[in-house]
Amino acid sequence: MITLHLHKSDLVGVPLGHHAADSIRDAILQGSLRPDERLVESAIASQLNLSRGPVRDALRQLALEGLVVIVPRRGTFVSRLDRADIREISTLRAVIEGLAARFLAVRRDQAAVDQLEECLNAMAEAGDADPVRFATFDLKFHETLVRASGHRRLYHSWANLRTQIWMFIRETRLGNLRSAEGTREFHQTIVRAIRAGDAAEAERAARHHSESTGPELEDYLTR
Amino acid sequence: MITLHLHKSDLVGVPLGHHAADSIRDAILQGSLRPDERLVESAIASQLNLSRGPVRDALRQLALEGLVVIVPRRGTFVSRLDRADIREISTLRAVIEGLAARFLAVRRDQAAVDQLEECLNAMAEAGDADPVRFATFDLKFHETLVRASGHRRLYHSWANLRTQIWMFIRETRLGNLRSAEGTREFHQTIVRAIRAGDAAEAERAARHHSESTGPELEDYLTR
DNA sequence: TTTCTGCAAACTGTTAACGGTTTTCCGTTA
DNA sequence: TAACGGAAAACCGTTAACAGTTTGCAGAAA
Repeated sequence: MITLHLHKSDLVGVPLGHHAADSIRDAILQGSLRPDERLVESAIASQLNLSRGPVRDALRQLALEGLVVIVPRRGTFVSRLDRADIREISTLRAVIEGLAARFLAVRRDQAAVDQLEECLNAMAEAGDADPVRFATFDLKFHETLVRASGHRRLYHSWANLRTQIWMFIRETRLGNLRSAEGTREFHQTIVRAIRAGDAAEAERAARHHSESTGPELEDYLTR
Repeated sequence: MITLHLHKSDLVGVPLGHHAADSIRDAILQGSLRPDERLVESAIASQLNLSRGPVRDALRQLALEGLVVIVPRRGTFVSRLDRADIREISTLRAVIEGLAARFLAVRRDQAAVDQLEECLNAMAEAGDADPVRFATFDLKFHETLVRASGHRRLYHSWANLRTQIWMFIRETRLGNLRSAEGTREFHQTIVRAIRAGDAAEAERAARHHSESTGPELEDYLTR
């Protein structure tokens, strides 16, 4: 039994289901909801002081993000990732980010490139000393990349993987599976290609980078 | 004002929302619901003889598929595709099917290859004489490709694009934007690479094929 | 005529209750 | 002791009603 927290910015025009999804997502990320654990709609509804309707919406959204699995007429359960899942997420993510890098290289959007470099700087500052900050800007780099591609459907697809990507990045850093400096160099290669307008190289570099995180994690996360 | 039809196989264990989604999807495909038209939950609910709950589920699903757009507190509207949308769909579809072809080439799943060739045969039979049958097996070819890749998330992503892909394939055929024989040859190139286990070539061929449909359609559909 | 203002109708977001299926638990039997 | 069966509780899918916001329209003002 755990306590879910309703986020601060309530009573705005945002559907209640969004807050519910945020709360449950945080609980899964934080680890207070464990894999295979059952999520009962009515229990969550009463913990969050709302009715089952918005909670159902939230669970649908989290299922879309891959954090939970809904079994019709049975219930909703927190996902458990096996090696195949990690492989799927990293390969899917890789082609999405690869295509995004290609689009961005073609667009020559200077403001976006600046943002990417801000992320690189923040990552350099954080280094190995502040892994969480490093990971935060690592994720922000990738989000900026896909968002600035101007490809809305691509961004939506990526956004649905975001939380699982975050888990990957976080664990890679906390588990010291790869040096911070090496990670940053990968990102720099991508930015260089984008700045040069080299679409093929941008795609290759982004895809290779994202895909390479998979094998590193397979042993670590499924341990 | 149009009439929506509840599909035959009712009163089974399938959520009502699925039937509602099927009915609305058909109406959009058939053209009785036009782009920008507003979809009112209560109106659909009474036409389908059910309550707003399942209808809301259905609209969420159709929004995921890109057939409608939900504006919070405003309502749900049938999507209107512009050139950017067509470009987005064909490029996204292309990297998905490309990765699927790569996975399938590696798996060497003979049963799947057989299914692909059955589709090719059916397409050859239909030729230019039966465009709808040709398009049906064209779609089935691509669905089989992605499904047999064994990459579940890839298939889910593809499935969410399915209806729009179907629209593309159907219009390409009905508008005679490309010869049936040429289309079949494209598919054969993909199958050859998969049978040879040439992952790189399978990916290249599948991606190129899917992406090439975009520019052909841009003029036609947004006319 | 055109623009503004306020009211009424309509619609979405949310809630609470119902019905039927699934799960759990306990007593019985082998 | 272990396996089975059935009743009771729990829970999901669905429905109907409520509340607040948005939209559309009618009449007033310019």
